[in-house]
Amino acid sequence: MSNLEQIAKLSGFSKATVSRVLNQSRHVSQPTRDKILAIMEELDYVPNGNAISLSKGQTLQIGLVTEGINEVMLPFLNSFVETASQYGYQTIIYTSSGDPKKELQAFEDMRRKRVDALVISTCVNDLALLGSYSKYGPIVSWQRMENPQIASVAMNQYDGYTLGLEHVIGRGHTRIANAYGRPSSINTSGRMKAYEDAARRHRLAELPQWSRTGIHSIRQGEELVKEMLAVKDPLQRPDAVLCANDLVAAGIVSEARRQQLRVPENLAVVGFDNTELAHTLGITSIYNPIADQAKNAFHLLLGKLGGAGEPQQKLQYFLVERATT
Amino acid sequence: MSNLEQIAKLSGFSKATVSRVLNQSRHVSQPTRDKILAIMEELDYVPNGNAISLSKGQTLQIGLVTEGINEVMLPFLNSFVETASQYGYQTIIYTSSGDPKKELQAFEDMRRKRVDALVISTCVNDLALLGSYSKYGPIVSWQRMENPQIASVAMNQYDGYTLGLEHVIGRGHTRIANAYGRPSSINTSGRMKAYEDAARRHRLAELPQWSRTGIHSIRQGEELVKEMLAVKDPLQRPDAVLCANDLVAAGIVSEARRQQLRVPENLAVVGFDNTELAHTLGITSIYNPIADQAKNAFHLLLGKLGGAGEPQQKLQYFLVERATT
DNA sequence: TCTTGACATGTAACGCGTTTCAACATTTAG
DNA sequence: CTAAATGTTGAAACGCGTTACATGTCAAGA
Repeated sequence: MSNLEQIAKLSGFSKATVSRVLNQSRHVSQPTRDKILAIMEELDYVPNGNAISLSKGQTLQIGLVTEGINEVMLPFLNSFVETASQYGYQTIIYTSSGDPKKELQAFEDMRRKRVDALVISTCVNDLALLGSYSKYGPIVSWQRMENPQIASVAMNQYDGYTLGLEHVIGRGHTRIANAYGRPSSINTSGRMKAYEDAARRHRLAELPQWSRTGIHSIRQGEELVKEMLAVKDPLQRPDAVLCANDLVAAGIVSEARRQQLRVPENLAVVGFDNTELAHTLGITSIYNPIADQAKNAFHLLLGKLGGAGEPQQKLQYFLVERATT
Repeated sequence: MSNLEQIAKLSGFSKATVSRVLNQSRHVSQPTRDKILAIMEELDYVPNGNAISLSKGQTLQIGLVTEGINEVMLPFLNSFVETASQYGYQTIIYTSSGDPKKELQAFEDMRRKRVDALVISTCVNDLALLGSYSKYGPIVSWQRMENPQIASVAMNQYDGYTLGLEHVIGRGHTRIANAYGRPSSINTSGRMKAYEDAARRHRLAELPQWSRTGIHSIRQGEELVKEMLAVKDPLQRPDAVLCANDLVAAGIVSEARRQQLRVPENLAVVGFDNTELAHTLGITSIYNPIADQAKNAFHLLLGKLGGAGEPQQKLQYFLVERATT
C-alpha cells in the first residue's frame, strides 16, 4: 500500500502539495498536478479514509438509530441513504432491538467520532439522555419530540389522524377503534388528541376498551380482530378502526377476511403511511410523505454540520381511499 | 475534548500505559489502572474512534451493498446488522439504485479502508471487477456466484425451486408459469434448470411465453396477471405460477382477486422466501432461511478477517403450504 | 525601478492511539 | 544467594493526511 509520503518523495514535491492535488486546491500549477497524478496512478494510490477522517475531524458517516428495520421504515431508510450518499455521506445502521444499552452504543459512537450525526427513528432511551449527547453532534429525530436540542422531521400527527377520522365518520361509522403505536411517543398523543376532539365534535360512542397502544405489527392487528370477534354483541364491537401503520391494518384486514368479517361493511379499516402494502391489499391509508421526511432529516443535519443543505420542504398528509372504507 | 496524551500527563504515566488500560492489557498494575481510570472519568474521556481505526488498520465496519432495500431483504439486513453488532461490527448501507458507478463507491470505500469487508446482496457491476477488489478485503455475496474469490451464502436454488414445482405438479397443475428474477443471476439459472428438469420428468406442457425474467416487484406481479387474462382461451393461460419472491406473489394474488380469477382453482401461486407478507396474505411460499444466511455471511467474513466466527450452519429449504395452492 | 499582490510550494506541527523494543523491578526456582 | 522468569512502565516511531504559516517567484501597477 502506497501512501501520500511516497507519492511526495517520488514526485519530488512535498506532502502538502500532494495533499493539495488530492483536495483539488487551485494553488497547484498544472504541470505539478499532472506529474503527481501520474505517479498516483502508477502506484495505484488512494488516500486512506481513516487518516482523512482523523485529521479532518469528520467521518462523513451518519448513524441511523432504530429498534429494527420494518416495512414502514423502508422508504425512510432508502430515501435517507440515497440522499446522504448524494452529499458524500454514508449511513450506518444501529438497531437496538429495544435494548437501551445497545442503543446507547450508537450515541457513544458519535462521542467517539465514528459518526458525525445521528438520526433517531425510534428511541428507547430516556429522551433527556439522548439530548445530553447533542453536544457531541447534531441529532434529528423522526419522531416528534419536545426536547429543544433535538430537531424533528415528524409531521403533526393530529392533522393526519383527523383526516382519517373525518373520513370514516363521513362514511357513517361511529364506533371507532384506535390502534395506536408507541404509548409514550408524541405521535401517539397527537393522535389521541385528534380522536378526543373528533369524538367530542361528532358525539361518538365511547369505546375506551377499543383504544390500544403499543400496536405495531401484523400479528397484533390479527389479535385485535380476534378480540373484537370474541365480543358476541356486534353493537359492542367497533365498526371502524384506525391503525398505527399499514402493517397493523394489513393484519386486521387479512384476519377479518379469514374470519368472514366483512370489510368495510362491518369494519372499516384505515391504515397509515400508504406503503406499497396498503396499495397491494387495497387498504385505505393516510399518505405520510416518509421519503420526504427522510430528505428533510438529512438536510437538517447537513445544515447543522455546516454544509449547504437544501431548505426544508413543507409536507402534508392526504388520504388515499381504497376498498377498506 | 480530552485526549490520551492529557490523561498520560495528568496521571504521570506514559501514553503506552494509558493505552494498555484502554485495551485491557494485563500488563498494568492495579493501582496504576485505578488511577488512570479515575482520571479518565474525571475528564470525561473517550478514545477517538478514528485514531483507533487509523492505527489499528481496521474500522470494524462492514459495507452492505444492494440496489435498494426491499421487503425481501429485510430479514437479511436485520439479521446481518444484529449479528455484526454482537461482534462489535457496524453495518454501512450502500445502495446503488442500479447504477454501477454508485456501487463502485462501495468497493472503493473498502480500498480506502473505510470498511473492512463487504457483503454483496445485488451486484450491478461486472463480477470480475468485483472480484478484483477482493485483494482489498473479504467479500461475501448473498447471490450464488462462481467467482472463486467471492464466497457465497446463497443456497442452491435448484432444490428450493424443485420443491415448489413438485408441490404444484402434485396438485395436478400442468401449465406452469415462471416469474424469475434477475436474468443474469445464478439463482435464476438454477431455477430455470429446475424447471426444465421437472418439465421433462413430468412431461409438462410447453409454455415458453410464460417464463419471464426480471420480475421482482408487486407491480410486475400485477402486470403478469393482466397479461394472463388478456389471453382469451383459458387453456392457453398458465394454471400455476412460481414467483421470484413473495412480493411478486403478493402482486399476483391481489390482482387475481380483483380480476375474479380464482386462486388456487384457476391459478395456483407459490411465493419464495416465506416472508411475513406471505403469511399475511396466506400465500404458499418456499421458506428460505434468509436470516440464517445473513448470519453465515457475517461469520464467513469474520473468519476471513481473522476473527473467531462460528462455523457455517447447514441450511435448507422447506415449503410452507397456505391458501394459494 | 520598486512595490505589491497573486501564485506555487515547502516546513513542521497536528489529529490521536498503538505497538515494538528496551529498561528496570520483583519474584521464583534452583 | 544467584540466575532466570515474570511483571511494570516508558521512549519513540508509526499509521496517514491536513493545514497554518513561511518563503520564494514572478508579473502587474506605480
